[in-house]
Amino acid sequence: MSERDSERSISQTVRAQLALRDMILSGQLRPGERISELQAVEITNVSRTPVRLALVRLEDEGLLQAIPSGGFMVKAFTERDILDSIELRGTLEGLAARFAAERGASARSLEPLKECLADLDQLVRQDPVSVEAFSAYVTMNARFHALLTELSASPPLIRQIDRVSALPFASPSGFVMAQSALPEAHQILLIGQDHHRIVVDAIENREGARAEAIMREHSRLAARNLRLALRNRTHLDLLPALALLQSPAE
Amino acid sequence: MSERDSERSISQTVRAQLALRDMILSGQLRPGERISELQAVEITNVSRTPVRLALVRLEDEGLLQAIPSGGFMVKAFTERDILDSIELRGTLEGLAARFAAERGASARSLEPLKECLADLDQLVRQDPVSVEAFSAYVTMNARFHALLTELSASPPLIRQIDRVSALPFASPSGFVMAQSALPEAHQILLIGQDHHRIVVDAIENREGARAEAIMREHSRLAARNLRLALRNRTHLDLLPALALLQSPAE
DNA sequence: GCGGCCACTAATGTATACAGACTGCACTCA
DNA sequence: TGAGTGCAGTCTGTATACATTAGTGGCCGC
Repeated sequence: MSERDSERSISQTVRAQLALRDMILSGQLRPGERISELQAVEITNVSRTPVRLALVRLEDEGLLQAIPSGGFMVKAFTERDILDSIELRGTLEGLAARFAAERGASARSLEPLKECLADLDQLVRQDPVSVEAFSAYVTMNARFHALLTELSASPPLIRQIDRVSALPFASPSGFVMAQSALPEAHQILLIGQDHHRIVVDAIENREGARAEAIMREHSRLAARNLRLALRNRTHLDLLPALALLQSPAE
Repeated sequence: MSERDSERSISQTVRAQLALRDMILSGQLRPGERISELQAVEITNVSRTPVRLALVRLEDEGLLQAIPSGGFMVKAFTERDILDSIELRGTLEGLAARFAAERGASARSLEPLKECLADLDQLVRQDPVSVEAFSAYVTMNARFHALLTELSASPPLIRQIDRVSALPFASPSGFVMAQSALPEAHQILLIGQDHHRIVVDAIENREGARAEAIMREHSRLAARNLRLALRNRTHLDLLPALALLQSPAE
Protein backbone atom coordinates (compact mmCIF):
# COMPACT_ATOMS: atom_id res chain seq x y z
CA MET A 1 0.00 0.00 0.00
CA SER A 2 1.36 3.32 -0.97
CA GLU A 3 1.68 6.03 1.60
CA ARG A 4 0.56 8.78 -0.69
CA ASP A 5 -2.65 7.05 -1.63
CA SER A 6 -3.66 6.51 1.94
CA GLU A 7 -2.73 10.09 2.80
CA ARG A 8 -4.94 11.41 0.09
CA SER A 9 -7.92 9.11 0.37
CA ILE A 10 -8.07 9.24 4.16
CA SER A 11 -10.98 11.12 5.64
CA GLN A 12 -10.64 14.48 7.30
CA THR A 13 -11.84 13.00 10.54
CA VAL A 14 -9.05 10.44 10.64
CA ARG A 15 -6.51 12.99 9.54
CA ALA A 16 -7.51 15.30 12.38
CA GLN A 17 -7.43 12.40 14.81
CA LEU A 18 -3.93 11.42 13.76
CA ALA A 19 -2.65 14.98 13.87
CA LEU A 20 -4.06 15.63 17.31
CA ARG A 21 -2.87 12.30 18.66
CA ASP A 22 0.63 13.01 17.42
CA MET A 23 0.63 16.36 19.12
CA ILE A 24 -0.58 14.86 22.38
CA LEU A 25 1.91 11.99 22.38
CA SER A 26 4.77 14.21 21.38
CA GLY A 27 4.00 16.53 24.24
CA GLN A 28 3.16 19.55 22.11
CA LEU A 29 -0.15 19.54 23.91
CA ARG A 30 0.50 19.30 27.62
CA PRO A 31 -1.42 17.11 30.06
CA GLY A 32 -4.20 19.11 31.66
CA GLU A 33 -4.18 21.59 28.83
CA ARG A 34 -7.58 22.50 27.54
CA ILE A 35 -8.16 22.05 23.88
CA SER A 36 -11.09 23.84 22.29
CA GLU A 37 -12.71 22.86 19.05
CA LEU A 38 -11.59 26.05 17.42
CA GLN A 39 -8.02 25.46 18.51
CA ALA A 40 -8.21 21.99 17.02
CA VAL A 41 -9.58 23.48 13.83
CA GLU A 42 -6.59 25.85 13.68
CA ILE A 43 -4.17 23.02 14.23
CA THR A 44 -5.61 20.53 11.80
CA ASN A 45 -7.04 22.77 9.11
CA VAL A 46 -10.24 20.81 8.90
CA SER A 47 -13.66 22.12 9.80
CA ARG A 48 -15.42 21.73 13.09
CA THR A 49 -17.57 18.73 12.23
CA PRO A 50 -14.78 16.24 11.60
CA VAL A 51 -12.64 17.81 14.32
CA ARG A 52 -15.38 17.21 16.78
CA LEU A 53 -15.65 13.59 15.76
CA ALA A 54 -11.91 13.23 16.12
CA LEU A 55 -12.03 14.70 19.62
CA VAL A 56 -14.75 12.28 20.64
CA ARG A 57 -12.73 9.37 19.27
CA LEU A 58 -9.64 10.50 21.18
CA GLU A 59 -11.75 10.69 24.29
CA ASP A 60 -12.72 7.03 23.87
CA GLU A 61 -9.14 6.20 23.29
CA GLY A 62 -8.45 7.68 26.65
CA LEU A 63 -6.12 10.47 25.56
CA LEU A 64 -8.65 13.21 26.18
CA GLN A 65 -11.12 13.89 28.91
CA ALA A 66 -14.41 15.68 28.42
CA ILE A 67 -14.88 18.82 30.48
CA PRO A 68 -18.36 19.00 32.01
CA SER A 69 -18.93 22.51 30.80
CA GLY A 70 -17.96 21.45 27.30
CA GLY A 71 -14.72 20.94 25.46
CA PHE A 72 -11.86 18.61 26.22
CA MET A 73 -8.59 18.53 28.06
CA VAL A 74 -5.52 16.40 27.55
CA LYS A 75 -5.62 13.63 30.08
CA ALA A 76 -2.85 13.45 32.65
CA PHE A 77 -1.67 10.12 33.98
CA THR A 78 0.13 9.37 37.21
CA GLU A 79 2.80 6.72 37.40
CA ARG A 80 0.29 4.64 39.31
CA ASP A 81 -2.23 5.00 36.47
CA ILE A 82 0.33 3.68 34.04
CA LEU A 83 1.30 0.77 36.26
CA ASP A 84 -2.36 -0.10 36.76
CA SER A 85 -2.98 0.02 33.02
CA ILE A 86 -0.14 -2.42 32.51
CA GLU A 87 -1.51 -4.75 35.19
CA LEU A 88 -4.92 -4.43 33.58
CA ARG A 89 -3.55 -5.37 30.20
CA GLY A 90 -1.72 -8.31 31.73
CA THR A 91 -4.90 -9.50 33.39
CA LEU A 92 -6.82 -9.35 30.13
CA GLU A 93 -4.07 -11.06 28.18
CA GLY A 94 -4.00 -13.67 30.92
CA LEU A 95 -7.69 -14.26 30.40
CA ALA A 96 -7.11 -14.53 26.65
CA ALA A 97 -4.38 -17.11 27.20
CA ARG A 98 -6.60 -19.07 29.55
CA PHE A 99 -9.44 -19.06 27.04
CA ALA A 100 -7.06 -20.23 24.34
CA ALA A 101 -5.86 -23.06 26.57
CA GLU A 102 -9.25 -24.13 27.93
CA ARG A 103 -11.00 -24.04 24.60
CA GLY A 104 -8.36 -26.09 22.95
CA ALA A 105 -6.71 -23.93 20.35
CA SER A 106 -6.06 -26.20 17.39
CA ALA A 107 -2.54 -27.15 16.38
CA ARG A 108 -3.17 -25.35 13.12
CA SER A 109 -4.10 -22.09 14.82
CA LEU A 110 -1.03 -22.30 17.03
CA GLU A 111 1.29 -22.42 14.05
CA PRO A 112 1.53 -18.69 13.33
CA LEU A 113 2.25 -18.12 17.01
CA LYS A 114 5.06 -20.65 16.94
CA GLU A 115 6.54 -19.11 13.82
CA CYS A 116 6.47 -15.76 15.53
CA LEU A 117 8.15 -17.32 18.53
CA ALA A 118 10.93 -18.66 16.32
CA ASP A 119 11.43 -15.28 14.70
CA LEU A 120 11.73 -13.67 18.10
CA ASP A 121 14.25 -16.31 19.12
CA GLN A 122 16.42 -15.30 16.19
CA LEU A 123 16.39 -11.68 17.30
CA VAL A 124 17.03 -12.42 20.94
CA ARG A 125 20.01 -14.63 20.21
CA GLN A 126 22.25 -11.66 19.44
CA ASP A 127 24.37 -10.25 22.23
CA PRO A 128 24.61 -7.33 22.38
CA VAL A 129 21.33 -6.62 20.61
CA SER A 130 21.54 -3.97 17.92
CA VAL A 131 19.13 -1.07 17.89
CA GLU A 132 17.69 -2.41 14.64
CA ALA A 133 17.08 -5.75 16.28
CA PHE A 134 15.31 -3.99 19.13
CA SER A 135 13.13 -2.23 16.64
CA ALA A 136 12.34 -5.50 14.88
CA TYR A 137 11.66 -7.05 18.26
CA VAL A 138 9.07 -4.39 19.01
CA THR A 139 7.22 -5.21 15.79
CA MET A 140 7.42 -8.96 16.26
CA ASN A 141 6.46 -8.71 19.90
CA ALA A 142 3.37 -6.73 18.97
CA ARG A 143 2.53 -9.41 16.44
CA PHE A 144 2.96 -12.15 19.03
CA HIS A 145 0.61 -10.45 21.45
CA ALA A 146 -1.94 -9.81 18.74
CA LEU A 147 -1.90 -13.44 17.67
CA LEU A 148 -2.25 -14.59 21.25
CA THR A 149 -5.20 -12.31 21.78
CA GLU A 150 -6.84 -13.63 18.62
CA LEU A 151 -6.38 -17.16 19.89
CA SER A 152 -8.87 -16.49 22.65
CA ALA A 153 -11.51 -16.53 19.92
CA SER A 154 -13.54 -14.16 22.02
CA PRO A 155 -14.63 -10.98 20.23
CA PRO A 156 -15.65 -9.15 23.40
CA LEU A 157 -12.30 -9.87 25.01
CA ILE A 158 -10.34 -8.96 21.90
CA ARG A 159 -12.19 -5.69 21.78
CA GLN A 160 -11.33 -4.84 25.36
CA ILE A 161 -7.68 -5.73 24.97
CA ASP A 162 -7.48 -3.53 21.90
CA ARG A 163 -9.02 -0.67 23.83
CA VAL A 164 -6.57 -0.98 26.69
CA SER A 165 -3.59 -1.38 24.40
CA ALA A 166 -4.56 1.76 22.53
CA LEU A 167 -2.94 3.71 25.33
CA PRO A 168 0.67 3.69 24.20
CA PHE A 169 2.10 3.10 27.65
CA ALA A 170 -0.19 0.12 28.19
CA SER A 171 0.58 -1.58 24.91
CA PRO A 172 2.68 -4.75 24.99
CA SER A 173 5.59 -3.01 23.30
CA GLY A 174 5.25 0.26 25.11
CA PHE A 175 8.43 0.01 27.12
CA VAL A 176 10.56 -2.37 25.12
CA MET A 177 12.48 0.46 23.52
CA ALA A 178 13.27 1.81 26.96
CA GLN A 179 15.10 -1.41 27.65
CA SER A 180 17.50 -0.89 24.82
CA ALA A 181 19.23 1.77 26.85
CA LEU A 182 19.44 -0.30 30.01
CA PRO A 183 22.35 -2.49 31.05
CA GLU A 184 19.90 -5.25 31.90
CA ALA A 185 18.56 -5.09 28.34
CA HIS A 186 19.54 -8.47 27.06
CA GLN A 187 18.58 -10.32 30.18
CA ILE A 188 15.10 -8.81 30.28
CA LEU A 189 14.66 -9.66 26.63
CA LEU A 190 15.57 -13.28 27.30
CA ILE A 191 13.17 -13.49 30.22
CA GLY A 192 10.37 -11.99 28.18
CA GLN A 193 11.00 -14.45 25.40
CA ASP A 194 10.92 -17.29 27.92
CA HIS A 195 7.47 -16.10 29.00
CA HIS A 196 6.39 -16.25 25.37
CA ARG A 197 7.66 -19.78 25.11
CA ILE A 198 5.93 -20.84 28.31
CA VAL A 199 2.56 -19.41 27.35
CA VAL A 200 2.59 -21.26 24.03
CA ASP A 201 3.55 -24.45 25.82
CA ALA A 202 0.81 -23.97 28.40
CA ILE A 203 -1.83 -23.37 25.75
CA GLU A 204 -0.69 -26.42 23.84
CA ASN A 205 -1.01 -28.55 26.96
CA ARG A 206 -4.36 -27.04 27.92
CA GLU A 207 -2.94 -25.61 31.12
CA GLY A 208 -5.29 -22.67 31.54
CA ALA A 209 -4.15 -21.50 34.94
CA ARG A 210 -0.49 -21.63 33.94
CA ALA A 211 -1.12 -19.73 30.71
CA GLU A 212 -3.03 -17.08 32.61
CA ALA A 213 -0.43 -16.68 35.34
CA ILE A 214 2.50 -16.36 32.99
CA MET A 215 0.83 -13.64 30.93
CA ARG A 216 0.11 -11.66 34.04
CA GLU A 217 3.69 -11.96 35.11
CA HIS A 218 4.84 -11.15 31.60
CA SER A 219 3.12 -7.78 31.69
CA ARG A 220 5.02 -6.95 34.84
CA LEU A 221 8.19 -6.83 32.80
CA ALA A 222 6.78 -3.68 31.27
CA ALA A 223 6.21 -2.30 34.74
CA ARG A 224 9.80 -3.13 35.64
CA ASN A 225 11.05 -1.43 32.50
CA LEU A 226 9.04 1.65 33.30
CA ARG A 227 10.42 1.89 36.82
CA LEU A 228 13.98 1.40 35.59
CA ALA A 229 13.55 3.99 32.89
CA LEU A 230 12.15 6.50 35.33
CA ARG A 231 14.96 5.87 37.78
CA ASN A 232 17.79 6.52 35.35
CA ARG A 233 15.98 9.40 33.76
CA THR A 234 18.42 9.48 30.87
CA HIS A 235 16.51 7.68 28.17
CA LEU A 236 13.03 9.02 28.55
CA ASP A 237 13.20 10.47 25.06
CA LEU A 238 12.80 6.93 23.77
CA LEU A 239 9.35 6.94 25.28
CA PRO A 240 7.17 9.60 23.76
CA ALA A 241 4.21 8.10 25.58
CA LEU A 242 5.54 9.51 28.81
CA ALA A 243 4.61 12.95 27.63
CA LEU A 244 1.27 12.09 29.24
CA LEU A 245 2.84 11.56 32.62
CA GLN A 246 1.84 14.13 35.14
CA SER A 247 5.00 15.77 36.41
CA PRO A 248 5.43 14.84 40.07
CA ALA A 249 5.85 18.47 41.03
CA GLU A 250 2.37 19.49 40.02
CA MET B 1 -40.63 22.63 18.89
CA SER B 2 -42.68 22.69 22.02
CA GLU B 3 -41.73 19.45 23.63
CA ARG B 4 -42.02 18.81 27.31
CA ASP B 5 -39.87 21.01 29.51
CA SER B 6 -38.09 18.10 31.16
CA GLU B 7 -36.85 16.95 27.81
CA ARG B 8 -35.73 20.34 26.67
CA SER B 9 -32.90 20.69 29.13
CA ILE B 10 -30.84 17.74 27.90
CA SER B 11 -28.90 17.97 24.70
CA GLN B 12 -30.16 16.66 21.40
CA THR B 13 -27.18 14.34 21.20
CA VAL B 14 -28.06 12.65 24.47
CA ARG B 15 -31.71 12.52 23.56
CA ALA B 16 -30.92 10.81 20.28
CA GLN B 17 -28.57 8.43 22.04
CA LEU B 18 -31.21 7.46 24.58
CA ALA B 19 -33.93 7.06 21.98
CA LEU B 20 -31.80 4.87 19.75
CA ARG B 21 -30.52 2.82 22.66
CA ASP B 22 -34.05 2.18 23.83
CA MET B 23 -35.07 1.03 20.39
CA ILE B 24 -32.10 -1.30 20.15
CA LEU B 25 -32.56 -2.80 23.61
CA SER B 26 -36.28 -3.18 23.16
CA GLY B 27 -35.74 -5.03 19.94
CA GLN B 28 -37.44 -2.50 17.70
CA LEU B 29 -34.18 -2.39 15.80
CA ARG B 30 -33.10 -5.91 15.08
CA PRO B 31 -29.56 -7.25 15.41
CA GLY B 32 -27.80 -7.02 12.07
CA GLU B 33 -30.17 -4.34 10.88
CA ARG B 34 -28.54 -1.40 9.23
CA ILE B 35 -29.24 2.05 10.57
CA SER B 36 -28.62 4.95 8.24
CA GLU B 37 -28.15 8.43 9.56
CA LEU B 38 -31.28 9.58 7.81
CA GLN B 39 -33.28 6.79 9.39
CA ALA B 40 -31.94 7.82 12.76
CA VAL B 41 -32.90 11.40 12.01
CA GLU B 42 -36.44 10.25 11.20
CA ILE B 43 -36.66 8.26 14.42
CA THR B 44 -35.27 10.85 16.77
CA ASN B 45 -36.36 14.11 15.17
CA VAL B 46 -32.98 15.71 15.65
CA SER B 47 -30.66 16.77 12.87
CA ARG B 48 -27.81 14.80 11.44
CA THR B 49 -24.98 16.32 13.46
CA PRO B 50 -26.13 15.21 16.91
CA VAL B 51 -27.50 11.96 15.49
CA ARG B 52 -24.12 11.15 14.13
CA LEU B 53 -22.46 11.82 17.45
CA ALA B 54 -25.03 9.59 19.13
CA LEU B 55 -24.30 6.80 16.66
CA VAL B 56 -20.57 7.05 17.34
CA ARG B 57 -21.21 6.93 21.08
CA LEU B 58 -23.39 3.86 20.70
CA GLU B 59 -20.65 2.26 18.69
CA ASP B 60 -18.21 2.79 21.56
CA GLU B 61 -20.77 1.40 23.91
CA GLY B 62 -20.74 -1.70 21.81
CA LEU B 63 -24.34 -1.67 20.70
CA LEU B 64 -23.55 -0.68 17.14
CA GLN B 65 -20.93 -1.71 14.69
CA ALA B 66 -19.52 0.52 11.99
CA ILE B 67 -19.97 -0.75 8.45
CA PRO B 68 -16.81 -0.31 6.35
CA SER B 69 -18.73 1.30 3.51
CA GLY B 70 -20.19 3.77 5.98
CA GLY B 71 -23.11 3.70 8.34
CA PHE B 72 -23.82 1.43 11.24
CA MET B 73 -25.57 -1.80 12.01
CA VAL B 74 -27.04 -3.14 15.23
CA LYS B 75 -24.55 -5.52 16.74
CA ALA B 76 -25.57 -9.13 17.15
CA PHE B 77 -24.28 -11.17 20.06
CA THR B 78 -24.03 -14.91 20.38
CA GLU B 79 -24.67 -16.67 23.67
CA ARG B 80 -20.94 -17.25 23.85
CA ASP B 81 -20.29 -13.51 23.45
CA ILE B 82 -22.57 -12.81 26.38
CA LEU B 83 -20.99 -15.48 28.57
CA ASP B 84 -17.54 -14.16 27.71
CA SER B 85 -18.58 -10.63 28.56
CA ILE B 86 -19.76 -11.84 31.95
CA GLU B 87 -16.48 -13.67 32.57
CA LEU B 88 -14.64 -10.54 31.46
CA ARG B 89 -16.55 -8.41 33.89
CA GLY B 90 -15.89 -10.92 36.65
CA THR B 91 -12.20 -10.86 35.89
CA LEU B 92 -12.07 -7.09 36.06
CA GLU B 93 -14.11 -6.93 39.24
CA GLY B 94 -11.77 -9.55 40.63
CA LEU B 95 -8.84 -7.32 39.86
CA ALA B 96 -10.63 -4.42 41.51
CA ALA B 97 -11.23 -6.47 44.63
CA ARG B 98 -7.61 -7.58 44.71
CA PHE B 99 -6.41 -3.99 44.36
CA ALA B 100 -8.73 -2.96 47.18
CA ALA B 101 -7.36 -5.73 49.39
CA GLU B 102 -3.69 -5.31 48.55
CA ARG B 103 -3.72 -1.57 48.83
CA GLY B 104 -5.39 -1.64 52.15
CA ALA B 105 -8.75 -0.02 51.79
CA SER B 106 -9.27 2.00 54.95
CA ALA B 107 -11.92 1.04 57.47
CA ARG B 108 -13.61 4.33 56.69
CA SER B 109 -13.84 3.62 52.98
CA LEU B 110 -15.24 0.14 53.66
CA GLU B 111 -18.13 1.55 55.64
CA PRO B 112 -20.48 2.40 52.76
CA LEU B 113 -19.87 -1.08 51.37
CA LYS B 114 -20.80 -2.66 54.68
CA GLU B 115 -23.94 -0.58 54.94
CA CYS B 116 -24.87 -1.70 51.48
CA LEU B 117 -24.22 -5.28 52.52
CA ALA B 118 -26.57 -4.87 55.50
CA ASP B 119 -29.29 -3.42 53.29
CA LEU B 120 -28.96 -6.35 50.92
CA ASP B 121 -29.20 -8.72 53.88
CA GLN B 122 -32.54 -7.19 54.80
CA LEU B 123 -33.87 -7.81 51.32
CA VAL B 124 -32.56 -11.32 51.03
CA ARG B 125 -34.05 -12.39 54.35
CA GLN B 126 -37.56 -12.58 52.92
CA ASP B 127 -38.80 -15.92 51.64
CA PRO B 128 -40.37 -15.86 49.19
CA VAL B 129 -38.91 -12.66 47.85
CA SER B 130 -41.45 -10.21 46.49
CA VAL B 131 -41.05 -8.71 43.05
CA GLU B 132 -40.59 -5.32 44.67
CA ALA B 133 -37.78 -6.73 46.79
CA PHE B 134 -36.16 -8.13 43.68
CA SER B 135 -36.32 -4.75 42.08
CA ALA B 136 -34.80 -3.13 45.15
CA TYR B 137 -32.16 -5.83 45.14
CA VAL B 138 -31.19 -4.95 41.58
CA THR B 139 -30.64 -1.35 42.60
CA MET B 140 -28.73 -2.19 45.76
CA ASN B 141 -26.66 -4.83 44.01
CA ALA B 142 -25.63 -2.30 41.38
CA ARG B 143 -24.63 0.04 44.17
CA PHE B 144 -22.59 -2.64 45.88
CA HIS B 145 -20.68 -3.41 42.71
CA ALA B 146 -20.11 0.26 42.00
CA LEU B 147 -18.74 0.83 45.50
CA LEU B 148 -16.50 -2.18 45.21
CA THR B 149 -15.14 -0.95 41.90
CA GLU B 150 -14.46 2.45 43.40
CA LEU B 151 -12.56 0.81 46.22
CA SER B 152 -9.87 -0.28 43.79
CA ALA B 153 -8.90 3.39 43.67
CA SER B 154 -7.68 2.82 40.13
CA PRO B 155 -9.15 5.18 37.56
CA PRO B 156 -8.01 3.14 34.56
CA LEU B 157 -9.60 0.01 35.98
CA ILE B 158 -12.81 1.78 36.97
CA ARG B 159 -13.06 3.11 33.46
CA GLN B 160 -12.73 -0.32 31.91
CA ILE B 161 -15.25 -1.88 34.24
CA ASP B 162 -17.72 0.85 33.41
CA ARG B 163 -17.20 0.22 29.73
CA VAL B 164 -17.81 -3.49 30.04
CA SER B 165 -20.79 -3.04 32.30
CA ALA B 166 -22.37 -0.66 29.81
CA LEU B 167 -23.51 -3.68 27.87
CA PRO B 168 -26.71 -4.53 29.68
CA PHE B 169 -26.16 -8.25 29.63
CA ALA B 170 -22.68 -7.86 31.11
CA SER B 171 -23.72 -5.57 33.94
CA PRO B 172 -23.73 -6.95 37.47
CA SER B 173 -27.50 -6.81 37.67
CA GLY B 174 -28.17 -7.91 34.13
CA PHE B 175 -29.70 -11.23 34.96
CA VAL B 176 -30.92 -10.79 38.49
CA MET B 177 -34.46 -10.11 37.33
CA ALA B 178 -34.39 -13.36 35.38
CA GLN B 179 -33.91 -15.13 38.67
CA SER B 180 -37.14 -13.86 40.08
CA ALA B 181 -39.01 -16.24 37.81
CA LEU B 182 -36.89 -19.24 38.66
CA PRO B 183 -37.65 -21.80 41.35
CA GLU B 184 -34.03 -21.55 42.52
CA ALA B 185 -34.48 -17.80 42.98
CA HIS B 186 -34.05 -17.49 46.68
CA GLN B 187 -31.15 -19.86 46.90
CA ILE B 188 -29.18 -18.08 44.19
CA LEU B 189 -29.85 -14.79 45.92
CA LEU B 190 -28.50 -16.14 49.18
CA ILE B 191 -25.40 -17.49 47.47
CA GLY B 192 -24.77 -14.20 45.72
CA GLN B 193 -25.14 -12.34 48.97
CA ASP B 194 -22.67 -14.73 50.59
CA HIS B 195 -20.18 -13.83 47.87
CA HIS B 196 -20.70 -10.20 48.73
CA ARG B 197 -20.01 -10.91 52.36
CA ILE B 198 -16.89 -12.89 51.55
CA VAL B 199 -15.37 -10.24 49.31
CA VAL B 200 -15.78 -7.58 51.98
CA ASP B 201 -14.23 -9.90 54.54
CA ALA B 202 -11.35 -10.71 52.22
CA ILE B 203 -10.65 -7.06 51.49
CA GLU B 204 -10.76 -6.25 55.19
CA ASN B 205 -8.22 -8.99 55.91
CA ARG B 206 -5.99 -8.01 52.99
CA GLU B 207 -6.54 -11.34 51.28
CA GLY B 208 -6.04 -10.27 47.67
CA ALA B 209 -6.17 -13.66 46.04
CA ARG B 210 -9.33 -14.63 47.90
CA ALA B 211 -11.06 -11.38 47.06
CA GLU B 212 -10.17 -11.81 43.42
CA ALA B 213 -11.30 -15.42 43.23
CA ILE B 214 -14.64 -14.82 44.85
CA MET B 215 -15.52 -11.96 42.51
CA ARG B 216 -14.73 -14.11 39.52
CA GLU B 217 -16.94 -16.85 40.87
CA HIS B 218 -19.61 -14.32 41.72
CA SER B 219 -19.92 -13.24 38.12
CA ARG B 220 -20.55 -16.83 37.13
CA LEU B 221 -23.87 -16.63 38.94
CA ALA B 222 -24.96 -14.34 36.16
CA ALA B 223 -23.83 -16.90 33.63
CA ARG B 224 -25.82 -19.53 35.48
CA ASN B 225 -28.88 -17.31 35.51
CA LEU B 226 -28.56 -16.72 31.81
CA ARG B 227 -28.37 -20.42 31.03
CA LEU B 228 -31.34 -21.18 33.25
CA ALA B 229 -33.37 -18.39 31.72
CA LEU B 230 -32.59 -19.56 28.22
CA ARG B 231 -33.47 -23.14 29.08
CA ASN B 232 -36.95 -22.40 30.41
CA ARG B 233 -37.62 -19.85 27.75
CA THR B 234 -40.67 -18.61 29.58
CA HIS B 235 -39.36 -15.48 31.22
CA LEU B 236 -37.19 -13.94 28.57
CA ASP B 237 -39.44 -10.89 28.50
CA LEU B 238 -37.85 -9.90 31.80
CA LEU B 239 -34.58 -9.47 29.94
CA PRO B 240 -34.86 -6.83 27.28
CA ALA B 241 -31.12 -7.06 26.83
CA LEU B 242 -31.57 -10.38 25.11
CA ALA B 243 -33.05 -8.57 22.13
CA LEU B 244 -29.42 -8.36 21.05
CA LEU B 245 -29.02 -12.12 21.06
CA GLN B 246 -28.58 -13.56 17.63
CA SER B 247 -31.39 -16.03 17.10
CA PRO B 248 -29.89 -19.54 16.91
CA ALA B 249 -31.72 -20.19 13.65
CA GLU B 250 -29.88 -17.53 11.69
C1' DG C 1 -13.82 49.30 49.09
C1' DC C 2 -16.27 45.20 48.29
C1' DG C 3 -19.81 42.52 46.40
C1' DG C 4 -23.34 41.58 43.22
C1' DC C 5 -25.48 42.09 38.84
C1' DC C 6 -25.57 42.83 34.00
C1' DA C 7 -23.82 42.74 29.57
C1' DC C 8 -20.65 41.12 26.28
C1' DT C 9 -17.79 37.72 24.21
C1' DA C 10 -16.43 33.40 22.88
C1' DA C 11 -17.11 28.67 22.68
C1' DT C 12 -20.13 24.79 22.18
C1' DG C 13 -24.56 22.74 20.38
C1' DT C 14 -27.43 22.37 16.38
C1' DA C 15 -29.18 22.66 11.75
C1' DT C 16 -28.60 22.57 7.01
C1' DA C 17 -26.55 23.06 2.49
C1' DC C 18 -23.39 21.19 -0.73
C1' DA C 19 -20.16 17.81 -2.75
C1' DG C 20 -18.35 13.38 -3.67
C1' DA C 21 -19.02 8.33 -3.63
C1' DC C 22 -21.53 4.27 -3.93
C1' DT C 23 -25.48 1.25 -5.35
C1' DG C 24 -28.79 -0.42 -8.14
C1' DC C 25 -31.09 -0.54 -12.37
C1' DA C 26 -31.84 -0.15 -17.01
C1' DC C 27 -30.38 0.18 -21.55
C1' DT C 28 -27.35 -0.80 -25.21
C1' DC C 29 -23.97 -3.21 -27.73
C1' DA C 30 -21.47 -7.25 -28.84
C1' DT D 1 -28.75 -13.25 -24.13
C1' DG D 2 -25.25 -11.62 -21.24
C1' DA D 3 -22.22 -8.28 -19.84
C1' DG D 4 -20.73 -3.71 -19.45
C1' DT D 5 -21.56 1.07 -19.07
C1' DG D 6 -23.99 5.09 -17.84
C1' DC D 7 -27.32 7.48 -15.15
C1' DA D 8 -30.07 8.50 -11.23
C1' DG D 9 -31.05 8.32 -6.55
C1' DT D 10 -29.34 8.21 -2.04
C1' DC D 11 -26.11 8.16 1.38
C1' DT D 12 -22.14 9.78 3.94
C1' DG D 13 -18.46 13.35 4.57
C1' DT D 14 -17.62 18.12 5.08
C1' DA D 15 -18.24 22.97 5.69
C1' DT D 16 -20.53 26.76 7.53
C1' DA D 17 -24.15 29.62 9.46
C1' DC D 18 -27.09 30.27 13.33
C1' DA D 19 -28.59 29.62 18.28
C1' DT D 20 -27.62 29.12 22.93
C1' DT D 21 -25.10 28.97 26.94
C1' DA D 22 -21.30 29.66 30.03
C1' DG D 23 -17.71 32.42 31.53
C1' DT D 24 -15.67 36.89 32.37
C1' DG D 25 -15.00 41.59 33.16
C1' DG D 26 -16.60 45.95 34.27
C1' DC D 27 -19.68 48.98 36.43
C1' DC D 28 -22.86 50.43 39.80
C1' DG D 29 -24.78 50.39 44.26
C1' DC D 30 -24.41 49.63 49.04
